[in-house]
Amino acid sequence: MSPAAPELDFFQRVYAVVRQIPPGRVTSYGAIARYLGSAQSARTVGYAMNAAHSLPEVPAHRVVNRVGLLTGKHHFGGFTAMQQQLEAEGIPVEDDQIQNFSQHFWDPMNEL
DNA sequence: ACCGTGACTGACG
DNA sequence: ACGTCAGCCACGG
Repeated sequence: MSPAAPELDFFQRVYAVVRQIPPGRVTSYGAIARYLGSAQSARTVGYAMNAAHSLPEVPAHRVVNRVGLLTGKHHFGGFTAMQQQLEAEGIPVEDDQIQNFSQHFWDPMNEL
């Protein structure tokens, strides 16, 4: 399987990676961008998540910014939906900040 | 084909 | 340690 297959649209490549994030783990926009070979496309990764709403298989709640802050929660219908989904997987969140972030971090560069 | 937009990031003061 | 600034890049109009 080639998640970074260049023949696929950038968004599709992003989704391919996000789908492989294990439950209870999280990663960052930048980490995904770097894995796809476009380290400076972190913003575009977030843009892709925005369009991923129609794709139920894409666990967008497992993608946060580099310090573990839930910067994308405003795009989750409610303002607590993202946090609740994370805590449901055993990831403690306090004031939009994932606790023990490095401990839950999942780097596609190392794991894939 | 050009321009504005954004769920980011690293550097700087 | 914390707020601010400026690059970056893919998408849609």
